Amino acid sequence: MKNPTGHDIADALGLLLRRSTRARVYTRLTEGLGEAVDELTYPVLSGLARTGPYSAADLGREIGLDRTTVTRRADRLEQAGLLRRQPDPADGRATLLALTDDGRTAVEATRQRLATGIEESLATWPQADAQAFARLLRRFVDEGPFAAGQD
Amino acid sequence: MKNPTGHDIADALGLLLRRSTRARVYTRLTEGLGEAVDELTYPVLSGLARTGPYSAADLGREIGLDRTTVTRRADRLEQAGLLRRQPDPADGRATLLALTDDGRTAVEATRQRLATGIEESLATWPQADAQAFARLLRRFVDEGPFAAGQD
DNA sequence: GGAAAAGCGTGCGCCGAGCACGCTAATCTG
DNA sequence: CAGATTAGCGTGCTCGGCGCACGCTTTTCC
Repeated sequence: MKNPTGHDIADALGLLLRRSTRARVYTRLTEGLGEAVDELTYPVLSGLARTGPYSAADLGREIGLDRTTVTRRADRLEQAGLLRRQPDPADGRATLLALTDDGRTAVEATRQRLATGIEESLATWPQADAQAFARLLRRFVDEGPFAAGQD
Repeated sequence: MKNPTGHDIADALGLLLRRSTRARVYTRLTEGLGEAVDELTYPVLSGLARTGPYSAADLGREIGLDRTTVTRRADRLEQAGLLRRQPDPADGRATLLALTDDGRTAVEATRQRLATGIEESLATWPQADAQAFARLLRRFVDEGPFAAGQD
């Protein structure tokens, strides 16, 4: 074959994009954070960590979900104490969703777990390979065919 | 920070794992293949392409879905002519799901689209970088924290 | 040869998602 | 500045996918 590189990468990416892969990773990363945090609610937490206090409608646009879906996921997170609703001081109609300290901790723990898992699997790699991989993956994701994301 | 590599990779992978990324990729790759092929039914097609003719129960185990879910997705694909049911000659109870020629074509087209998209985005890369990326990504996926997949 | 097990499709209940509604508050307009 | 329009919110409702449980047929086991 003339250029097998594309197919090689496609195979690997195909695996990463699988539903079961996603489910497995989410399950592992959110384990023990309370049953309110799962594959469905985590994107709301994570989104808020990126944006800061945000309205349900804006957050929905940000992460590619319907406004009402965000509202209901936020309900669960609020009840679990990971998220707080507060009136927008600048707009009497709006309600801002904001992470609590527990919420921030949960997001941070999840991210740390992922990073740790990656580092562990890279531990046996030559350092040059690991650094090259990080650099190339970053570039690929930024400019590649999947760029510009939500959720 | 001592070892930022893990976090760098984590950020990039986080993006790839997002629901919206997955949805966008699937939509683009299965566009025009008929409305029977979507994010839900494609894994069945793709799984069958890997396994060859297979029972619903076995395929379900393979791709991490309930047997009945496979059956119903197969119904749609069968109606669209991408899949065929045939009695298992070795077992009178079993029904084998098998791709038709159209089904094989659809899977092949999808894979080709993904590979092409990747190659296009790599076109501007130094060839050595592209090859290194393919090699490192493959290794990472095989031995990394996400290894062993279904779906 | 009879009982247990394995395969299949389908009815049923559950849950998540989006639409539509009613309400309140802000913004626009004449 | 008052009325109308727009924007934001939560919730009732419907639709669709999923898994469990059932009934049936065929195979396997003792």
